[in-house]
Amino acid sequence: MKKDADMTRYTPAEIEARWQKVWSGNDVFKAVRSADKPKYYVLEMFPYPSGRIHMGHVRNYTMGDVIARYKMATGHNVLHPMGWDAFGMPAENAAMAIGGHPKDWTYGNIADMRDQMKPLGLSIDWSREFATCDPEYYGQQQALFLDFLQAGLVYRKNAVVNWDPVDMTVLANEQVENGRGWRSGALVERRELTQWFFKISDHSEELLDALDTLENWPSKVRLMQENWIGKSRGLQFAFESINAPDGHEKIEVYTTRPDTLLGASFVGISPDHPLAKALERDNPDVAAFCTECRKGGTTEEAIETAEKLGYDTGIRVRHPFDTAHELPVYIANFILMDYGTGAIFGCPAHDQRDFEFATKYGLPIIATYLPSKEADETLTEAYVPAKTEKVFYNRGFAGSAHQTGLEAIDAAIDFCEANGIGQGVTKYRLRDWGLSRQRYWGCPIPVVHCDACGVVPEKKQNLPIELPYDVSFDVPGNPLDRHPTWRDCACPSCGKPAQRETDTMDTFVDSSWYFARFTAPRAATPTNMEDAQYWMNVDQYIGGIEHAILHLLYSRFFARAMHICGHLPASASEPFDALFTQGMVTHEIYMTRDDNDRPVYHLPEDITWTESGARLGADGPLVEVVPSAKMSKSKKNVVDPVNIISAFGADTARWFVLSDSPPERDVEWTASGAEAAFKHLSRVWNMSEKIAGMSGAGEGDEDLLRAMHACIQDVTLGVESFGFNAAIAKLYAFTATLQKSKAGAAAQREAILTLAKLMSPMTPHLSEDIWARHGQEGLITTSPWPVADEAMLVSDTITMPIQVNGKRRAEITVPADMSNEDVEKTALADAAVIRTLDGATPKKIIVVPGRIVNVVV
RNA sequence: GCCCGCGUGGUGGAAUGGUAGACACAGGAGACUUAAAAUCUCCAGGCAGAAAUGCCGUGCCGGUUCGAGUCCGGCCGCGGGUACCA
Repeated sequence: MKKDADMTRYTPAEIEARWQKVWSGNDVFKAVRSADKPKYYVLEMFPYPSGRIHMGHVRNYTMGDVIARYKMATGHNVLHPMGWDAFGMPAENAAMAIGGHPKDWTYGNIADMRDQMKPLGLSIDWSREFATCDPEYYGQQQALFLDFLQAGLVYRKNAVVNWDPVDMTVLANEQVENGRGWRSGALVERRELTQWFFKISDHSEELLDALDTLENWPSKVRLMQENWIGKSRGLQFAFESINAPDGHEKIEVYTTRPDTLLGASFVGISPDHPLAKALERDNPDVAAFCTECRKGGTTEEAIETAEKLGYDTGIRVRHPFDTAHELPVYIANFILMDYGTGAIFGCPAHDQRDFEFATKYGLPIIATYLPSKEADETLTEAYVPAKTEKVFYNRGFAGSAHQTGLEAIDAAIDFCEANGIGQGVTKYRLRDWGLSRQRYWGCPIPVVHCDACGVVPEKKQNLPIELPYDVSFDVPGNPLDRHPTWRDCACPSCGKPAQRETDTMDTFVDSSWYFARFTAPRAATPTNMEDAQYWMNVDQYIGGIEHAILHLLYSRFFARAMHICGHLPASASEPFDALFTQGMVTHEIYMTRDDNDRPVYHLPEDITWTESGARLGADGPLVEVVPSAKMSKSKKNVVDPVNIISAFGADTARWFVLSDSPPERDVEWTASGAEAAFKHLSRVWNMSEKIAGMSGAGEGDEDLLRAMHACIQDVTLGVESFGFNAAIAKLYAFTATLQKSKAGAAAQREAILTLAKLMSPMTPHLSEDIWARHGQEGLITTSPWPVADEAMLVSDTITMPIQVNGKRRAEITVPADMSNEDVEKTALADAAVIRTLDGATPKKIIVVPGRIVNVVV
């Protein structure tokens, strides 16, 4: 005979497939404009189609799904779309490494990832799906580019790139390892190319000021953006040179510390400064030095951490305060041409970098301020106090002798302006956004180069300018450059033979407006104003903290630029009302080395832990274990969630990924615990079956319902504050309470249905099934969220800990409305308190109503 | 280098300035079972103690406070970003 338990087991595979079919059959998640309900737009940062989803994706999309489903239950018209950030380098790398075509590779990956994602049961409106490599999308992006060009938001200028002199190609920063090209191994050089730029710097002030309005963004992200934009007030002035070549009689410098002018001991110019370039032409020594400076990659990190190199040009300049005081002019490798004027004065006493430079080249170190009047002027390192700290100016020239750096800077600017030595100016660290990429797999920049007309925008009716399919990756470089026919075209202006721009756009462009496109993904223009008006802004944006600066800043700029060109309403200038930055899912990295000592990475599933360490396979070679880092395909430290889903179901994966760690924190992936989550969901399902068969009255109905209302309250607050792990802990606790309860059938039934509803954002399939098996009407997905009854949340008595001198010594239970005086008396009458006091008289008694009592002796 | 975070038991973590360790994993003991699995019950920060209880304890050092994991200052370690990885 078959046992009942066998017939009514929790079978997620069957349950999940069934309910997903019901949802999609009823178009439950299709977003349609409606005036009946408030709209709510939930968006998770869309994925790069690497081919496999990993636990970071599951975490990201599950969080968004919880919000989307919760908002649906609280009466909102929800838009929850999904797409693919599909252009980028890995597709070309794959084509080079394993053959094939970036397009086929990418669309194949998208199909695979969609297949892996759909079983998660996400509440996504798949009818809005698109990939940024769809010509329909990037054609609209080209239209935006043309509008931006017309509006003066785009221009061309020279900029430096990483140049591999062996492969003769431009390298991405990621392709430079220890200053060498990743394929050729050649020392990388910095080389100038003419490139397209967005004028984001024109919007520096606005992008900075508007940060204050982003109340629902994490303050750390706002702070990072503020520092990135880097507004500073300083002094710009010129040193007069004594013996510089013609045309370089004055050297303009910018400083944020004009108060240290009397501590100047040298002038430094960038190797890319016009003066350096002029000297380079005539002097082979200078040329050799500048060539040396241009070695290495373009990253700020590489430049800042490189050994400080200087070259004394022999040129001398006069100090603006004292024409007899001459300073040497050095070319220095750590000075950026992009910031300020590309020239500085060095004050070694108050800048560690200048200090090291001065020590190396035997330049004077002159303190201009000290901690106090008595302090020693001889410094062993740069003295760099906070600008808000009061110091003693031993070489001050403006303001009082005792003042803060900020006061001194203002006084120095005033003094200099009054004496005709330069002007106070505001500058920003933020540079214009270079969007040109010398690569195939990106959105073509829709312009044509004509010998007669110069740079000519493509006509909008010719869009999209589609990428040619017939390209090869057998030689390094951009295949568009050597394509036989694609490059040749007719000038849109004069019709004569001309050439297409072969640079494509930075993939950050693709991701800077996709959120707007989701509001009308099939529109024949970049957006549709009515849809944009209705759905924008994104009410809740969710994604990784690694995008805190670039992606979010570029998107904020794009929303403004799109408004200027009439593609978004002014109200969407800040496109993301609320931002949540989740932590990353990390994992150890397993590495061996090839014959050339280059790293080779291995998947966690290929590693076996033995007594002697981690090995590749059961008895393969030992592998190096590199500490945890963000899961990334290139490092192969990715864990495949598909195994967990097929073993335990999507609800288990969703429940587990939310339950174990706070969403904003990084989490080191471990597979243990997924099974426990499955057991818990089975327990809930079994309990539901048991309750479905119950009848009659019982004991403790009120206690059960009080616990239920407390749970409603806690889970609601938890979901609204992204405290998913804490909300789940409350659900565990309430499940235990319900399991032990002896309450009657009606109360238990109310409790299990409420539990199912509270769990439904996390475990939608299980909840749907419980709902149906209890004969409820309709879908739990579209049913309303429960509301906690205030009257059921208050209790008659409270338990208060009693501290003596801040240490917990006792606990008393008192009526909730007891006066402070009576609480004090009760506390002092407690046996443990009397024992601890040991006859001492309390000096002070602090009663925090409802919380704690502290007796101070 | 610079900017921004984070650091709590064996593990993941909880804690509006108010009982540190909720909830869970791994572990231990027990019940049920011929046995195992499954399920259920209980224990569990460290040290001392039979226990009651006491002392110590949130990376380290110092400060503010009646009271600090939480706020402030200084270190150490780890992570993210650093403008061409996405």
